[in-house]
Amino acid sequence: MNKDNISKSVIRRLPRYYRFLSELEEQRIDRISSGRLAEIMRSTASQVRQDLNCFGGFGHQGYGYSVPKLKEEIANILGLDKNHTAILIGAGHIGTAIAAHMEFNKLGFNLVGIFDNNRDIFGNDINGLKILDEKTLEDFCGENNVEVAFLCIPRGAAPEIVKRLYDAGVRCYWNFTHYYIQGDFPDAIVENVHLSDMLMTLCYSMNELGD
Amino acid sequence: MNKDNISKSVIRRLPRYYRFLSELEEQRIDRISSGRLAEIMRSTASQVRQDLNCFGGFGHQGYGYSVPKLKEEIANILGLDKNHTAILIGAGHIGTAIAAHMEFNKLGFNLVGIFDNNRDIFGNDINGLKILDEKTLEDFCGENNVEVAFLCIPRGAAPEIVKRLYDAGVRCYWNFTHYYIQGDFPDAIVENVHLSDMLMTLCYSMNELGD
DNA sequence: TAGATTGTTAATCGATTAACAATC
DNA sequence: TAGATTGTTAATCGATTAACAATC
Repeated sequence: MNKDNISKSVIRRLPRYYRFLSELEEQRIDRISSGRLAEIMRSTASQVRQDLNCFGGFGHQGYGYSVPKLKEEIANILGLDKNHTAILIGAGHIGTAIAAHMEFNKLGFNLVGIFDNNRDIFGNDINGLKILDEKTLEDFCGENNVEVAFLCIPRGAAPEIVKRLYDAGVRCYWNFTHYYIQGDFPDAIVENVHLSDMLMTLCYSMNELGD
Repeated sequence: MNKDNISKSVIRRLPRYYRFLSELEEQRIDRISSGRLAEIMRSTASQVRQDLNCFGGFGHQGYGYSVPKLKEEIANILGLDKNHTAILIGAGHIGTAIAAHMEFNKLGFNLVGIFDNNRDIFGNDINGLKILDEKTLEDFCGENNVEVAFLCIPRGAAPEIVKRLYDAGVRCYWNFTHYYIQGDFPDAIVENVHLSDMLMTLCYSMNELGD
C-alpha cells in the first residue's frame, strides 16, 4: 500500500474509475476484469491493472476485481469520506451555482460559509447558508478551522483575497479565477478550473474539424 | 505552418500563453524571450520554443518574440475570431451561470439559444436570450445552423438530448454532465468539464498534505 | 486440473528538457 | 562584430502498452 509517488495522471483517473464503478454497482454487477473495465473506460487492461496496483493488490487472480470493494478502496484513496472544512468566496453566478449544485459531502468537503463583498446580498440564503460579509473572513477562518476556499471571485480581486486567506491559514484552493496562486504561494495546494481555457481548446478542435 | 499532428498537450497550453501574453500587452511590454516567458508560465525556455515552433517561426533570433504579434498568432491558431453558433441546454444553476458569465464572443463562440424543459421558466431572460422550450430543439438547430451545444443538464437527461442534437447535426459538445458522449458518438468533438472529478482530485491532494 | 486473470517486469511511445548551430 | 536568442536536433524522462510468470 505504497501511496507515495503516485503520478498525477493516475490520480486524475481515479474519479473516473469511481464513477464507472458506481454505475456498475447500480447495475448489480459484482465482479469485473481489468479488460472489461478498460473497455468501459476506453482505456487498456494494462493501464487499469497498472493504475490499481499503485495502491495495492485489489484484484484476485483468475477472477478479477470485486466492484463494491474496488469502489470502496478508491473512495478511501481519494478520501471521499473526509469532511474538509470549506468556504466559498464570491456569490455571483458561478459561486451561487457551485454552492447550490455540488454535493460536497459526497466529495470529501463540508461547505460552512459563503462570502461576498456586496452588502445588498448579505444574509441571502444559498442552500441553507447565509451570505456573509467578506470583511469577517479572517475571524471566520480562525473560528472554524477552514482548510480550503472555493474562489469564485473576479480575477482582479483574487490576489488580495488569497493573501488574506493564506495569512488566515488557508492553504488549499479550488480556483475558478485566472489568478496564478502558486506564483505567489508556492506551497499552496491548488486545483484550477479555467472554463474559458477549455472553451478555447474546444474552439481549436472545432476549427480542425473543417480542415 | 504545419498545423497537423499538434499534440493535445501543446493545445492545452495555448490558452495560458494567450492569457499571459494579454497581461504582458496590458503592461505595455512589447518583446519577450522564451526564457522570460517560461519564467512567467512556470515552464521552460525549451518548451516555450518547442511549443511555438509547432506553428511556425514567430520569433526573431537574438531578439525574442513580439508580444502583440505572438498574442495575435495564438488567437488565430485557437480561432478566437470565429463565431461558432452555440446553444445551451439546461438553464439550472450551472447553465444560467455559464450563459450569464462567459464572454463567448471573445472565445470564438456565439450563443444564440438557451433551452430548458421546465415551462415555468420559458421566456425568462438570460443576458438578452429568452429560455426556449426544449421541444423546439431540432427546429431551432436546423434553422440556425447550430454547431455546438453546451450541456448543463442532469446526467440522466443527457443520452436522449445528445441523440436528438446529434441527429439534428450538432457534432460538438461542451459537456458538464458525466455522460460519456464519445462512447455512443465516437466522432463527436467533446470538451468535458467534470467539476466533481476536480474536487475529488483536490481532496486527494489535501489528504496527501497531512501525511 | 485447466482456464482465467491478476501483478509485475520489460518494451514502446510520446512529451519534456538540454544542447548547440544558425542568425539576427 | 559580439551578444543574445531563436529554431531544431538529440538526450532524457515519464507514462502507456505489451508480455508473461504467478496463482486463484
